[in-house]
This record gives sequence, C-alpha cells and structure tokens, in this order.
Amino acid sequence: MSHLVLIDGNSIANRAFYALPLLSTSAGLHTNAVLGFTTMLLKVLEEMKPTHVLVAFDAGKVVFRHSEFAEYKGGRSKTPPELSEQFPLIRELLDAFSIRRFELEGYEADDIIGTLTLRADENNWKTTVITGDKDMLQLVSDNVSVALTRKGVSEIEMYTPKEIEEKYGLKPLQIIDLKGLMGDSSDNIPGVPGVGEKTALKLLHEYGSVEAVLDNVDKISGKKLQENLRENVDKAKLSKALATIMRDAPVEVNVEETSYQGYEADPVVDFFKKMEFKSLLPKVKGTATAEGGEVTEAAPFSFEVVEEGQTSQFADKLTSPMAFYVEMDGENYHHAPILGFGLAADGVALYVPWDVAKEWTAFREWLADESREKWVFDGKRDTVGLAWHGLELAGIRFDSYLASYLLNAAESSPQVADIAAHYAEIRVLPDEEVYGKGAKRIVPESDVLSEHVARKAAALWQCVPRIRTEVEASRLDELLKRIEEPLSLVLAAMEKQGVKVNESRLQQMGEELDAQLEKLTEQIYELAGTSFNINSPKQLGEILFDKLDLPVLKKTKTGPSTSADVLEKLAPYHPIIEVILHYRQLGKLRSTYIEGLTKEIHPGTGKVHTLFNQATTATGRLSSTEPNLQNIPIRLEEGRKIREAFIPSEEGWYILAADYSQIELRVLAHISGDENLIDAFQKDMDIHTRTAMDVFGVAQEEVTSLMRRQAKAVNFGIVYGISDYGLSQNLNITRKEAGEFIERYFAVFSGVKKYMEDIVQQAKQDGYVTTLLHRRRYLPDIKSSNFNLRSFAERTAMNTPIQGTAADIIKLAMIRMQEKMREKGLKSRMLLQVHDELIFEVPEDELEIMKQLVPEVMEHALELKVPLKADVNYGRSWYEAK
DNA sequence: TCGCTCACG
DNA sequence: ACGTACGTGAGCGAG
Repeated sequence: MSHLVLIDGNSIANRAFYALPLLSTSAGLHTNAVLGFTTMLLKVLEEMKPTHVLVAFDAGKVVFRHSEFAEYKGGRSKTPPELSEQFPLIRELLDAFSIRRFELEGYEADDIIGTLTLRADENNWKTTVITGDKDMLQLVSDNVSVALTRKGVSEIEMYTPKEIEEKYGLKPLQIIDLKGLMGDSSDNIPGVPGVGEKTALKLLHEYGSVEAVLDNVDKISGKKLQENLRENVDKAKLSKALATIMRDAPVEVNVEETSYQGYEADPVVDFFKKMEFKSLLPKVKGTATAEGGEVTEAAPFSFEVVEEGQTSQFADKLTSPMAFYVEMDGENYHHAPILGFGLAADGVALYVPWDVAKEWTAFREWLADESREKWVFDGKRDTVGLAWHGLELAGIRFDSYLASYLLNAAESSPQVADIAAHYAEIRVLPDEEVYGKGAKRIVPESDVLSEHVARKAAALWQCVPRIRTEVEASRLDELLKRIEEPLSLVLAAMEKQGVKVNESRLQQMGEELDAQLEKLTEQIYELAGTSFNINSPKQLGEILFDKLDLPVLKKTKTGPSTSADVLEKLAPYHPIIEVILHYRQLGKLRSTYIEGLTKEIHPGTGKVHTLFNQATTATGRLSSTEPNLQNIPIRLEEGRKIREAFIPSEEGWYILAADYSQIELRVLAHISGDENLIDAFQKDMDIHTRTAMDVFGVAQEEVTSLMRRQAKAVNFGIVYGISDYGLSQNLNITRKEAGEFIERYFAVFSGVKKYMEDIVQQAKQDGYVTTLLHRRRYLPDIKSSNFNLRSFAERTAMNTPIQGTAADIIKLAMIRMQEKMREKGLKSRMLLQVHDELIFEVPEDELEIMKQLVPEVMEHALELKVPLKADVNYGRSWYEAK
C-alpha cells in the first residue's frame, strides 16, 4: 500500500533553527536548521518507510489573500539571515536524498500540502503530514494523519481523528473554528480578543462552529465575552478564513510523481561531509561506516616542547601574528601559578614550560613587543596573570574569548575547547577532562599537559579567521575592537590594582555583629520555645508554620516560603518575625561581607582583587566575583557601614564615586523616542515625580510620597518589561490595580508603549534583539507555544536593549576615562564599576580635576536624544563617597 | 550539587 | 488559563 509523507519544509526548518544552537561549519556556514531537518528526515524515512515523499516550501511574496487584513502573516515575513541562508542547503539535502521538493509562487507550504492530501485521500492512500504547525490538524481524516514536532524536531506526536477528539473534543475541520476564535499570534491571526483556548473550546463544544457561536451570542454567558464577540464578528470570520488551508491550489505535481525509492549513499555522504555532520555519517545506509566500520580518525597533531638550553633554536619561531595562550593552574589568575605557554602559527605549535619561559629573554621581549601581534583567548586573564609575575604583555590583536561572547552571549565564559569544537579541526579537550574537577583536580603529567596547551594554541590559530568573519558578518566588529578589547585592558589594570580593605575595621565590625547576633539568637529561641538552626529555611518553616501555626502565604518547591517579603507580611502575627528578619540581615552581613570579604584579602597587597567577568551576562553587563564587589550593601545603614572598610591604597588619597542618574530610563527615552519622556529629561525633572504627575494627572506639588513611590515602581516595571502581575507583587496591590497603572502610564507615554510592542515584534521576526551598539541577544523562546517561556522572552526583549545599551555606554566611558587620565598624566586610578557607577582612588591634588572630568566623560560617552547625567561624590572611604 | 535566600544595579 | 517582574554572585542547608 502506498504511504505518502508530506513535509512542511518551512515549518520544520524554523523549528530546527530555534531548537538548536547556531552551529556552523569551519567555513562559517550556519547549519543548525539543516542538521535538525536532516535528523528529522532520517528518522521519518527509517520509521515510516514511505513509498512517496514530498517536501513543500513557501515561495515568493506573501500572498495577501485578504487585502482587508494586510498584517496577515506579517509576523513571519522577515526570517533571520542565519536561517534564510540555510534554505538552499536544505534543498541540496533533499536533492542528495532524491526527495521531491516543491514550491509554488504565491502559495504557502500549507496550501500545497492541503491540496496533495486531498488528492491522495481520493486515491485512498495513507498520508502523513510532518509539521510544527497545529493549523494543519484540520487536514486529518481517516486516511490522513498529522505528525506534530515537539521539543524542536526531535520528537513527533501523531494525530488521527481519535487524538483530536481526545485532546480537543473536536472534529478535525473544527480546528479552523478553534483558530478563528482564539487566533494564533505566531501566524498573526487575530482571533477574538479575550478568547483563549479554554473559552474557544467551551464555545465550540456547545455550538460547533464560529458561525453558530456568532448566531447565538445572546445565549452566551459572560457579559464581557458577549461584548467581545459582538464587536469582533468580522475579525472572527476573517480569522477563520485566514486559518483555512487551501485544498485546491494549482499544484502541477501528481501524487504518483512523488515516488521515493531510497537514496544513493554517495551524494548523501558528500553532503554530510560538506556540512561537517560527522556524527551522521555512520547512519548513511550502504557505506562502510554504517556497517560498523571505523568512523573518522582524529586528525594527527604534532607540536614541539621548548626545553631548557634549546631556546635559541626556537627564537625564529616567535613570529607575528601568533596564537598565544597562557596555561594556569586554577581559575583565579590573581593566585594561579603559570604552568606554561602555548604558541601557534601556520605549521607551528609550541609548548613553553614556565621555567623555560621565564629565563628566555627573547620570549619576554616578544611578549612585551606591541608590534608582535598576539591572537589571544581572554587577554585580560593573560595580562593580569603575567603581571603578577612581573611580565608585560603587549600586542593583543584579536581576543576570541570576547569575540565568541559577542557572537553568542548565551554561552557564557567559553573555553578554548568550546570554540575549537565550532571553528577548528583540531580537537581540544575541555579543561575539566584534562585536570579533573573539584577536589579531584590535579595537574596532569607533563606530556599530557604540553599537548593540551599546544592544541589550545593551534586550535586558536584556526579559529581566529573564521570567528573574525562571523563577527564582521554580524556587524559586531566595531563593538569588539572599539569596546570589548580595549575595555579588557582597562579592567585588567583595575583588577591588578585592587581595592585596599581596612581589615581591622572589618574585624571590629564582625565582633559587634557577633554580639548582636548572639542576643538575637537567644530571643528567637525564647520566642520559639526551642532552639533550632535559624539559617535553615526548613527548620525555620517548621517553627513558624507548624509550631506557631502562622499562615502560609507563599510556597516554594520544597515547602512554605520564608523569604523576607513573606515574613514582612507575617510580622503582625507574632513578635518572633521581626527578630528573625533582623537576624537574617545581620547574619548576611557577617557571613558574606565580613567573613567572605576577609577571606579574599590578598596577603601580599592587603587588597581585594576582584575578577570582572566580561563574558558572562546575557545583556552585556560585567559581573564581579571572588569577591563580588558589585553587591556591597548600601540600602540599609547597618550594611552600608561595610563600605567604611574600603579605603584608598595611598596615604592622604580619597575615594571618588560617580554614578549615572537614571541611565536606563534615559536610554529608554532615546530608543523609544517617546516625546513625553524626552521632555522630562530635557527639563531634568525628577523622573518619578514627573511620572506620578502624568499618570495621576496632578500638579507637581500635589504628588504625594505614595504617588511617587508607585510611579517609581511603574518605572522599574517598564524597564524590566512590564507585567501587571509583577507590578502587583512589587506594590502589594491587586493585579487589576496594577493593570490600571500600566494602562494610564501607556496612555501618557505612548511612545514607550509603541517601543514595547515593536521590539517584541522585531524579536519575533529576527530571533534576536540588539543594543544601540549592535550587541545581540538571541531569544529562542520568543515564539514558543509555552506561555511562560514566551512571556519571559518577551520581557527580555523589552529589557535587554535598555540594560544592554546602558552597559555599552558605561563601557565607553571607562575606556575614555582611562585614556584621559593617561593623556593628562594623572595618578588617579579607576578601581571599580558597579553597572552605573565608577569608583576611583584619587590623590588630594587631583580631586578638583577628577570631580569635573569624571562626570564630563561619563555624560558624553555617547550622545543620545536626552542628556546623560552623572553625579560625583568623594570621601576618605567608599562609605563617605556618598 | 541544588534550591533558597539575599546583597547589588 | 497560564503565573514572573530584568541582570548578577555568594553562603548556607540538605540530599
């Protein structure tokens, strides 16, 4: 019996593209959608054993079947270039498999498939449609099944009339009515506002079709629902029409002509090799590898170790450019010993052990020579690590670590092994596999170590041209060259410089805390009637919710929540609550900020030397670890005192701190172009007061502190990607009230509203969002059918350009500031960056100039439609610089 | 190692 | 109907 398989080419390619990471061949060709498509195809051929196969594609311009609704399918008219460049490859794939493919100018794949299923049905053939699009379920009949892909393309779910009945309680054709009522955002079918799947199914179970629902509007319960249906009769009918798949498109292929007789191994193998699908090669039928033969042999790798006394033989191998890697024993390069160096260029791969390198003068000169180009992987790490050993590094030209972060910020802090897997032929093991992890970590035998490091350098050498091509193709080259690479050297200097900590001051504060905590502990035990571990949420929960019988307001996965916002609500019920809150606050100070910070003081310098991670965050911000100096307390006075321990490293100097005022809202004003918000900043008004005036419709002097507080929360919400639920939680108000605030905000700041809508739309089209300086973040979940994932991606789409642009701006300011200080021969030093503020240590005679220079540089780092504003303060400690 | 809690912007 | 505010890192308890 004939079995026809019809594949929705565009739908599967899209699914595969968003489900898989953006893989590419060593030549820089993107292949993730091709790979996903291939996996699906192999599985279908193997499991369904079709006699006939055809893959349908959309073709040509989108057809506006309904001119009255021009937005139709607007949401997917623009495909990201990384995907569209893969369609020709998918066509090649199908040709290699001798599979019929078809597209028809002006028609979509659905229409072709709809037409062919009908014809096959008439012949009484069995047909299976493979797609990711639920709309296709309308094609199901006794002879036609639809296989929907799940989890990208790796799994399929078969639908016959029985499954549709079980899942929806509908006949296949009623899927059209379902879409007509509920709409489909990914397909830009509007549906009826306020009607989701639940409501639509309820209505259809009762009345059967869109038309019958509309005819019986009067009988439908729910005033709002009735009203929505009445006001959207046309929309409902149009949506139904849009959701209906054509069954009579002029498809000139007969079903008999889609006959499939299996494939030839050779063209498939050639194609897989071109795509570098090494893991799929053994699956090709009729080749030696498929019968269990040897797969592919690892490429041979040769390298040389530079031994003591032989350095002169290697002097002429120190060329320019050269891939360069510093191997260290440990993650923290402020402490980690240097094990050796990897160097590579065309036909050269060297390992230089540390003991040899430090005595090799020509090598040290090569290191410090600005004109000798080094292709590095995390040049900041190399620079600081070498600086601790008194070695200078210059000539850094291309940093693959930063480049690969810009290409995909989702893969944070990559290793050489990660980029080598993407861009190089040479294999590099992850460090964890060479050293072991955790307590089992150990430096391997020298032959293993030297090969590992030499491989890293050799892989780096292969990666650079390919990564550079991708960086340029994505318009990220400016960001890399002008911002991230120069910044890495600014950060290197800051980390190496460190921040002086007054250890005895910390110790003294610790003793005071100990005394207070002891008293609080006693009080808590007394009030609880028993002793227990207050730091254990589990034990604390038992005391509060079982023993004292307090109400459970919020739950976590593991039990009732004891977080501060819950405890604050419980305070009126029992005096123990406020003592616990105080205990928590002081306990945090003691463990994280007194004990934690003290452990991080460098014994040699008496300073803390943080690590600024430049390739961690999804938005382009920095992060800080060991210790994290970006979360030192400030909001509560008791915690703020910790800042008294951060002091200048030179006698008589000052700490100077400058912070941007409302940088994120100013960035929002610029990118949204909202006239009202721009006006507020041009007049340099208090933005929360101004928001309160506009949202509540009152004069400036009528703004109460409550109104300002609420307006402030709304402003925060706007920056985070507003939701009524989030705002209601924050302000402790109902969702309805929160929704009203948002509505009023958007009425006044309509440009902001438009920005929010546009950016989400853009993210859906492109699959990513960008900052002003082209920094990119991919949002694979933006079209997810899972509400939570999609909503999260939508808020991220709103927030990332704002947070990321602010990050771009302060990075520019840091680079400019470092340049200015050098030009002017200033002795002042930049010490820290805390997202919107910069902290310096400054000699007394430079206070005047720095007070003026720092805000000036920050305010003009990038010209926006609104002025940027920075405030500056200084004092004898970080605490006093307020 | 994971989840919770809490410090910052 | 669904159930989260965006971005981080560290310490602790428990398995």
